[in-house]
Amino acid sequence: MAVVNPDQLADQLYAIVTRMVERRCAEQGPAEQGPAEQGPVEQGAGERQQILTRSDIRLDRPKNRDHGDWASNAAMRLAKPLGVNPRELAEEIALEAERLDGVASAEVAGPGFINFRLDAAAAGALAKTIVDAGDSYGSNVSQAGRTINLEFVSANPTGPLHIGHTRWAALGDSIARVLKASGAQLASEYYINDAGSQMDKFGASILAAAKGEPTPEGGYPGQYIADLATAVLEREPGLLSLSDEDALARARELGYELQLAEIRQALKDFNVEFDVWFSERSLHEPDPSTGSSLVDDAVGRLRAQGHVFDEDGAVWVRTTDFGDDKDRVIRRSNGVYTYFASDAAYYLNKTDRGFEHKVYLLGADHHGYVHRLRALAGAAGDDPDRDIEVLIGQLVSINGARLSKRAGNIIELTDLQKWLGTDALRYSLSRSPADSPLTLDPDLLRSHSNDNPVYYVQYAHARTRSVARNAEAAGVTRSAFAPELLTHETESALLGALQEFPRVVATAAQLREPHRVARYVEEVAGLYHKWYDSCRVIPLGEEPITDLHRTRLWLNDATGQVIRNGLGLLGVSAPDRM
RNA sequence: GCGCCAUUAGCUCAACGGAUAGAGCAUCUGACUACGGAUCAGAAGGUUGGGGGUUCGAAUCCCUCAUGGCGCACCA
Repeated sequence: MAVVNPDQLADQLYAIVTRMVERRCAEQGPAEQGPAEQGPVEQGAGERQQILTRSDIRLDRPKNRDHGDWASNAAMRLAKPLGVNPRELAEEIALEAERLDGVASAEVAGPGFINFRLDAAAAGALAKTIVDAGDSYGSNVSQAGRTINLEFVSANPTGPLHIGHTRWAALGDSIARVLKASGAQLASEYYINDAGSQMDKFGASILAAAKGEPTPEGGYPGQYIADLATAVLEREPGLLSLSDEDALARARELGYELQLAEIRQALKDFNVEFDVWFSERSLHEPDPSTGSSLVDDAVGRLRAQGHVFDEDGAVWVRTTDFGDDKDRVIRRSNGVYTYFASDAAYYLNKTDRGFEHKVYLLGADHHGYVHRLRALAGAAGDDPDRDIEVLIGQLVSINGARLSKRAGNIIELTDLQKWLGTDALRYSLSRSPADSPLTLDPDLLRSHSNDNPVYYVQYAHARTRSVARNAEAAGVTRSAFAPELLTHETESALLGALQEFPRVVATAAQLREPHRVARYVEEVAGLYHKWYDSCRVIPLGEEPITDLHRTRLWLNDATGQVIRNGLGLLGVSAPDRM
């Protein structure tokens, strides 16, 4: 069977290396016995095989095409434990690897890299594989068996989503997509902070606006409050004739309803879908049969684990046991639970619903909360290093100025969408890792220009569709497939990149870095444009249609499929025409 | 004061410890009577914030300093 992908090649390479290690150990066995007694290089028969495991054999696609289709650093990794020259070892491995079916060449370069080239037929077979796999190409099983709860955005329903939330929305949604594509059993959740004093301030702000009074102390400023007040009055014309208490409650509840609906719509328009919308209030509602709420239960469970103590009339969690700076109050001396209590209950609830792994995506302005969340996992008896993961996203700035909801200079998600369009906005926000600060250029945002690489990628996709349309009209079909004809350097480069896609998705899922997908589709788009420039799918003039044209159509369609699948993971559309 | 994150080309950003640090934009030079020129070919642009260390190999890991962002509640 021919070697056609890196995993198969790595398998073969591992077999070769294993044989080689055994042979060397057998040859040098007697000599090794002596020094082995003295030093840490001591290696028993069992340990010998541990010098290198299958997972150590990784094939990388070299940045420089001159270095072949795939490169292995196995010889360099192996040289030291074996005590041999890396280049010699590489030569030895290369000699055997070159005989593998599908491998055109294996050359040693630099300090001991082994550079492989696949023969055209083996490499080209991929085009058909991709077309046959269709939308599922790129899916993998690297996260199979994992149950993951991914919580993100979770903005208070007391105002519109701003640019910061927009970044978490784009990132979180794409992380969810790559994890699902990698086989994880995942639920994405939005935690609605609909309990607590912020909601009261929100209601008071709306009520004040409805009365034409100024924003109360500590309340929410902004035009949107006035707009909400107008909408609330429409729904409840008699609001102002209610008692103060009733009016406040009514303003709060109607405002909440309207604001949450707006948030949900904005996210939906942004192609961000949540599997679960979880209300904080539900954690406080007492169970009719027992009379205790999930929060009550949670505090009890933490206490049972031995990490809860009482002091100054309040109830505390000893989070310092888990790396926090100070212990945290979970129930105040006045008997009211803190926000931390809700979080504890929510965390335990996620576990109870079957999620082993809890992932939080928080803004940098909440990073002080990380220790507390991890402590929560520890106090609940979970492993803070395994069961909980907090991803911190750095804030987005525009024009050097940070945007704060409190300061009132809100840039809303919906405004951004109008300026840039969903595709360009999602793409710009998904192109960088979460922990790197991002600055958006307002002129660029407003210009609708082609500067955004998303257009480059989308254009490449549209071009694959255009070529397919023209091919059909010209009578070029996929009726034949002769991959050995795909010998042009741009074809082997393009095929090499297309081969990478499943690994890119798996890596993006594993590292929670969907920007890798964005960078990847840009690369594919670039390689496609180069290929298009030098290889024709449709014959010129009177030239006859050959199997080369037909086979190139497969490659064209495979490329379109990969770009489409990649953009799909980013929540960006892949238009047929632009 | 303590902690988290960052610092890479003029700008916005890449680079799971690997080879000559890469893209886009901006600048300069070229390519269409051919499948969409929203493209392609090429040039120029760097002491990866400074200084130590680890190793076959460091933008990447460790220490330290500088600068910037963020955070350190019986708020949410």
